[in-house]
Amino acid sequence: MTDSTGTTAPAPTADLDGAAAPDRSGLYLVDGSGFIFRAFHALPMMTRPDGTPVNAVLGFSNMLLKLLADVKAEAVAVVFDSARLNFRNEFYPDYKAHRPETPEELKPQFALIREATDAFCLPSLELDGYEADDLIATYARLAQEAGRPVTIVSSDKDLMQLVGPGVAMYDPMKNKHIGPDEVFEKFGVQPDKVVDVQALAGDSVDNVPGVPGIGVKTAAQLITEYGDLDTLLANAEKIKQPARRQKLIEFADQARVSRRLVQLEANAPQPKPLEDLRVREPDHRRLIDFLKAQGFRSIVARVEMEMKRDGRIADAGLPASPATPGAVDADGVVAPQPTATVEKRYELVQDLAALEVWVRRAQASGVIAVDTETNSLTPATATLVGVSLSTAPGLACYIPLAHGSAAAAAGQLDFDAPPPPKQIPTADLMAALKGMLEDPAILKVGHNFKFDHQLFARNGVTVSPIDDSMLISYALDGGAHGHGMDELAELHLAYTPISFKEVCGTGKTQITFDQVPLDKALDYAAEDADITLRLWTLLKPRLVEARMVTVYETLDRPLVPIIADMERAGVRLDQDALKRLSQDLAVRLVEIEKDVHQLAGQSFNIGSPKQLGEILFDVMKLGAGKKGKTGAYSTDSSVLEELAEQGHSIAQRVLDWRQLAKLKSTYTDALQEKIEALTGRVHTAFALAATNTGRLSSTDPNLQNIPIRTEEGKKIRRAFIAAPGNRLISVDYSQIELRLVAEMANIQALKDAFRDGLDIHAATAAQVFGVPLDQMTPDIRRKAKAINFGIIYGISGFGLSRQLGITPGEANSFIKTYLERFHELKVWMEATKSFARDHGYVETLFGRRCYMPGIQDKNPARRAFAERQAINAPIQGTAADIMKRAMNRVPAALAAAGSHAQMLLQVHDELLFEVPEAEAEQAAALVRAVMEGAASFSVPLVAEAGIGSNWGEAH
DNA sequence: CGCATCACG
DNA sequence: GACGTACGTGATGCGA
Repeated sequence: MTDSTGTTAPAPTADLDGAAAPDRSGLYLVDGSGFIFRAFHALPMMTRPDGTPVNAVLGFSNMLLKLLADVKAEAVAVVFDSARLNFRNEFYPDYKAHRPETPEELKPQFALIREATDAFCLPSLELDGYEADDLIATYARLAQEAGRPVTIVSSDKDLMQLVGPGVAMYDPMKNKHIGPDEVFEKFGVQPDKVVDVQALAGDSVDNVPGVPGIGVKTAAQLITEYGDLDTLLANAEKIKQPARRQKLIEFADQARVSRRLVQLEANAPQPKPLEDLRVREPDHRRLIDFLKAQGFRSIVARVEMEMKRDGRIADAGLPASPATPGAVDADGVVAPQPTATVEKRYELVQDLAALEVWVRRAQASGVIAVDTETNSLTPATATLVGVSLSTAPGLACYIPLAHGSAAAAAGQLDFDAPPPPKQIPTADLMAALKGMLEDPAILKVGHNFKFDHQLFARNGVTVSPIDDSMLISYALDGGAHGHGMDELAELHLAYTPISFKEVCGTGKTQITFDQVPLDKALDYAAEDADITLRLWTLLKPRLVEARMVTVYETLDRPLVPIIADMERAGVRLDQDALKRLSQDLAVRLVEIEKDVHQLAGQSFNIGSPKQLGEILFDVMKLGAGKKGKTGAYSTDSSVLEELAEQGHSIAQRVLDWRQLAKLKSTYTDALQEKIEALTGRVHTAFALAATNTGRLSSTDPNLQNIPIRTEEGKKIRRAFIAAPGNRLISVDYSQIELRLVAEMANIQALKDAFRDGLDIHAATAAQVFGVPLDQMTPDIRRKAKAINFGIIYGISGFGLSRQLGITPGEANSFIKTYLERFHELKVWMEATKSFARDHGYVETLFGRRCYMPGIQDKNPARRAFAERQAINAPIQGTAADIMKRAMNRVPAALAAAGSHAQMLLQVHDELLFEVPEAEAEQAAALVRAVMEGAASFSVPLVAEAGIGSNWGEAH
């Protein structure tokens, strides 16, 4: 490895990349003092449970661990300064005089760092009256003379003068080798002239005076020209520039003193012979004990993992090392980066003084991850239990607000319970954070921020501006995978976060977050904020690369506060009406059940498809019965309807029972349970990143599937009512998806029909079946309507035949005629499928991508399915985009008009509002206008509004 | 916890 | 000509 001729620069003295065989002959000289200060200033203050500050100890330990993992050396020495004063002060008392006093928090860490060095079984060097740099110079010379390569581990530029044949430097902070080229880059001269340059340029940090007016650039130029400092000073009169000449003459002595200051002493006494620096086998037990005593949990984990890898602990189940970190593979998926390599620094914040640090960090960096913990999943009514923040990877805090107060909150006195921990009152926290959370210059990042936004809004804080890592992922990878934090952490960070179950348990023994002990709550909650920030850091830049910035910025992100307001508002239900409906349904279900059992000749559970199938097809022998893949008879409504048509009265009775049972269990019973005591209303959760097409979905309860198609169902819809003095307004897009088919496929005849405001299904029927509009029959129109829907779904002859109850042959001929009349459609469908095959995704008109993993599947059935998805997704997705555009504009438009209307629900093509009675007409007109203007196409968008005291009436 | 069923768009 | 079908959701009850 070394260059025996000494005429060219040496190769790095050890193999730091693991590419070649490790060089065991080398000496590593670690600049311990340099690292203490760097670690101390780079890491936030942290303390052991006993209050001892340990941030520098942690940074130092991490550095040693990394070094030992990276290099295999025969000899290592960690070199320290011994005292503040050294021989340089004897001839220049002001040397390093401007250094500030050692911070109080650092003082106790010096001893711990020496302990750490011992725990790592590494030899250390220090000598009174000499700086670490002098010892490094001395031992580097010794090793060099012994023909052994030296690597100086430091980022201190003052050591660069030592670089030369057999001596290299390595900066572990930047993971950078420093050879003659790097030195030249820094000082403009070869390493052996570095002291001359420094002598001229001086160093304000070390209070080395140099020559005033001369910096590194000029110094390098002069030294290059004259060869060295002495020659330069001897020839100072010859310098052309008068000012420079005069300074050099005047400050010649000062330059010579400066050189003595920066020149390292390579002949210092040796506290230990070179042989004593040999690396010893580390004592892992001792090391782990030391690290545990400092509370460095994640380093302990790393050391234990290293031990396993080295075979010191038997364990076959080690994780495989991930692919190149951060590399982007062909699918644009970023290879996981192991999170274990980042030290976690999680802090519990229990007073406002500790909080201030975090606000300052947010102000400094301009971005902070925010997460809230609550005692329930309904943010409209949940109690805020704590807030976590993260300002840098691995750096997070948790601020408990309502822990250990469950009994107190319930008004119970429990003298056995421990007293609640010290916590900031929620109102005080909000007051302290409000400025930061509303600061337009500080970006607040959350994962599913809609939830947190609601909690802050309920506490009088409107968080803005925001980013949402979940929505960024959704814009980037919608359809490719889910976007929950745990899933994304696994995928992008190769990390499994602490699960909620682990912290709160599950089922009957589940506890709420306010009952979680603070240490566990800290681990869990701080980690959530930490991971959120890491995901954001990783995903946000990808928006630009994927050209998905506009989708995210104009469609999804602005929706967060708007949906949060809708959820928070909730919707009023007529609980008495629901109760009466439930009772009515219960009575009728019993009657029907009696009938069915009588017709079957025995008692059985009608709600069990298995038992029902056996009764119908085995016991009663009503036809053959179709069995599904599970081997059970199918008893779904299409089967029962067929049986009913054949005159089997039991089938119709079962259909009736099914319908009523569904309405009772899913709606009249369940909705009552969902009325929140605090608000007297029902608060659904709209999922913003759940569907493959860009639609929203609604859960807990789902208010996007409230019955409307049957008379019984409409009764349930009428139980959705306006508050006293208010009205409900329902505004829905008319035929939006079919309009988009006409627009996107550019179907002239269909576009004309829409522009003329025709009954679109009748117009289609006229075109396809050649029936003049004045001779249209309901049946022909019904067939055309079914085909129109079929188009949107990615039509198939089989599907259409089943829908219309005709043969697949007939259905195919309908489709053929349709595609002839609207020939542009066929072209568009083929182009869309081809695009999907080429790209693996399809796009909406607004650029949202919907990934279709199955489009290349070898199985023709699965591929055909993906092709239908590829047809449907741009249509459904564009409609969803348009609705989002409308929703983003409506609240501001209402506010600007002075309206008090509140948006409550979205049902894909419909928006529901609650509005003071007197404003209803005006609001309805305004919403219609905004919806119709949400996009501008050659096909008009049409929205229709209804007003009523309940949802049934308004629709 | 997966399946079948059915409510909506 | 395969292969099993309309697209997108969520909640419920059953039964292993």
